[in-house]
Amino acid sequence: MGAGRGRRSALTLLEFLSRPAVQVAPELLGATLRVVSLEGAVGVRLTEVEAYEGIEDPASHAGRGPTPRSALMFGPPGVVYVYFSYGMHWCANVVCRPEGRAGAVLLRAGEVVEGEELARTRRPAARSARDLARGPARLTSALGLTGLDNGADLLDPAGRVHLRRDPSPGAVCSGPRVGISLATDRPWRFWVDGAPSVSAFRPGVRRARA
DNA sequence: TCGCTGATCATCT
DNA sequence: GATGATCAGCGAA
Repeated sequence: MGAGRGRRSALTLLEFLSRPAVQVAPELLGATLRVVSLEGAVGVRLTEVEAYEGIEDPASHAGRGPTPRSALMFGPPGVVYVYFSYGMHWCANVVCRPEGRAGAVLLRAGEVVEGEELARTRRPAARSARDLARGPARLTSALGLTGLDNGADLLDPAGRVHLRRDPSPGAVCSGPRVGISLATDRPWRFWVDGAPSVSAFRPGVRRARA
C-alpha cells in the first residue's frame, strides 16, 4: 500500500469486500480474477460488473430473504457464489458485506490476461479474443468455474481462486443492469469506458407465454 | 451488425 | 408450473 494510491489500496481485501456491493462493484473493475486448476491457470481482468444487494433489491437472488440457493449471499464476504442459469450456464459473483447482510457483485465481462490458450479450449465458440469472456456465462466458462466452486474462498491463499485489485482501472461508467425485469431503474451496472469486452446492453424481457 | 429463437433445468411460488 | 443476473446460431439487412 504505497502513499497516494487512494483508499482502495489501503483497505485489506476483507475490509474492501465487507462494504455494500454498490460500493465494491465499481472498484472491482480492473481487478484480475485468477483461477488455478490441474489444466493450468486462467486470469481475467474485469471490465464489467453488476451490484446485487439483499432484501432491499428485488432483482437480487437475495431479494426475498435467504433461500437454499441465496444463503451464500448472506454469509461472510470474499466467497465466490456460482449459480446455474437458464438451465445451461454458470455465472459467478463475489459475495460482499459482513455476515448476515446479503450482497454480491456479478462478474459480467473481462479480458483474458493469462492462459488464453486454455480459455480458448473452454470457449470453442468464441470468434475472437474479446469474445472469450464477454458476458457472465462466457466469463465463468473461460475461467473454468462451475457449481463445484460455489463457496470458494478468495481470502484463502491456498485456494484455487484469487483476486488481485488494480487501483487504476480507467474511466468507469454506470447504467441499468442487464437482463432483469425488476428494479431496472437502479444504475448498478458498472463498466470500464471503451473496453471492447463489455457486453451489449439488453433490457430484461419477460418471455411471452406459449 | 442486428434481431429473433430454441435450448434446457434449478429454483421458487 | 412458470420463470430466468444467458448464449449460440441463424437469417435478414
